[in-house]
Amino acid sequence: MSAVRVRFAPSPTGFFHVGSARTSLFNWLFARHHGGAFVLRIEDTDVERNRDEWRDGIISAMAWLGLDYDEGPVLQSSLVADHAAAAEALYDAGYLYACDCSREAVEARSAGRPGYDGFCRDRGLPRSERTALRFRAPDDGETIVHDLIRGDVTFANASFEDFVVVRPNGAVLYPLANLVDDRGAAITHVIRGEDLLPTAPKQVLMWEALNRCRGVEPVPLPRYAHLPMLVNEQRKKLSKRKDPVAVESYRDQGYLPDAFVNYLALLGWSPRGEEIASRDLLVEQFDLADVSHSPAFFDVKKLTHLNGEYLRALAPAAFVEAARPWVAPWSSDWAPATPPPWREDEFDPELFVRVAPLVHERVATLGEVAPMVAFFFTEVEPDEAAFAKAIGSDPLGQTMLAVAIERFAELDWTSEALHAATAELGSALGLALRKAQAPIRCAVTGSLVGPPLFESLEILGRDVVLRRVREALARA
RNA sequence: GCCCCCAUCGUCUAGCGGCCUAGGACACCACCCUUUCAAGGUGGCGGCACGGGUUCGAAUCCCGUUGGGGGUGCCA
Repeated sequence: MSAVRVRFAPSPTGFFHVGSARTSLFNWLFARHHGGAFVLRIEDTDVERNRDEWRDGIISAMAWLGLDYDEGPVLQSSLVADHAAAAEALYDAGYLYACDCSREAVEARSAGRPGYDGFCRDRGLPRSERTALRFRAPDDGETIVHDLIRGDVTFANASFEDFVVVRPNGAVLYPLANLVDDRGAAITHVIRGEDLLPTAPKQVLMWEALNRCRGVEPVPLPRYAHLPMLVNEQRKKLSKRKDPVAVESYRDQGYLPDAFVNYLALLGWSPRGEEIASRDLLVEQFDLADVSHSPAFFDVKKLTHLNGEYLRALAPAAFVEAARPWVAPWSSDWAPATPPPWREDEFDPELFVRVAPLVHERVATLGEVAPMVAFFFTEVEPDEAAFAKAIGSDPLGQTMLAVAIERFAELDWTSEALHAATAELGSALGLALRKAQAPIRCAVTGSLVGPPLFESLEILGRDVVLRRVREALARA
């Protein structure tokens, strides 16, 4: 048995899509599991829709996800001569014929029904810059696609129209170009989305036709595996325009690549035992035969939960390092779109190391870190509703602040002492600790929710705390 | 219209003829823990689309129905 060779062949026509990432991951897992080769080929032949930045986005997103390839990136645009040669061979062997029908003419003849009627099939039109080349699809028999996930899928050849393979300008279209490149790269397994299943039999037909052409080296057909679609809550194929599918945006929000990969692996497949599985485990257990047949909903909530698990599993120092782009983008080689709510000169890395453990288990994404610790580094605008509730409209809250100012002024400045003092002050006012701490929290952090209060006060220091409490009281 | 694929809790899935009174995870709800919020713990809600077969026995096999999706470009 020859060595496994798979490829991921995206077209750079938009942001790198989570569906593409999943396809890429499954190819990668399959290659790594079998010790085969993973090839990245960028199908950049649609000049009107391709952009270099999209191409770079694919490459950087794959690097971020840790999906390394053994060959490439190969640009399909560099292989057009091979496509043309293959088309030529097919034409010479009579598999292709020239057609000058306009789309309007085809539609007019078909009376509203989609499809080409084979009008030019036997007209013997000479090739010109006005003729496309169509594939002469067999009228009878059937073509079977042997799919590793779905089994044999049978198509009646009569159901295929004579589809266009080469445009009048000589450009070879996807079904042929893609297959020629797979032949050239000696691809053994084509693992791709289910949306390509209907074109698979056409490719099988052309692949076999090519094998029968004079002067063409026969190549065995690859095995196919069509992965179930990734869908949105409406159960429709994920849309680049309507759904949050850009892998880059997940990186930006602070999802960890390992968590993202782990989640993607759970869509249409599952490891034995625990859902949370290392890459090595995924590679070890991955098998196309176990891939699900039905579409999967991309559930951000579950992704987020998984990311929280991965984040919490990080050692404190690793968490600090992972958060760096979000808290100190200026000292990071990559930065998210949203900068932290403080200036570079306000940020103190040492202080962040002390503060990080307080928020570590409270965030599910790294993007949540900076807003949660902002009050340590800069003056934050108090949340209006919170201020009104805990201080503005609450005389007891104001009293609490007033007595806290006196008490905190001369206190052993430790979280324990702060804790005890607040509890004591509160009970003197008939307030449970949960109520007593609220105005202080609001005055100092600007919010009613956040990291543990007394630890935060200790780290912040007496001067800052007293100043903020006085300011809040003055504002009330 | 035609071709193709699919069908287990709301979601992702385990299940590949008896181990299923259908298991887990996310979400949701309740309680516990608790200085807020999380995290954590305990418990709960909730599913084999339907109808026929096959079989001693069906979530598992077959057929049909219904429902959903994909394709039907001189895009990829």
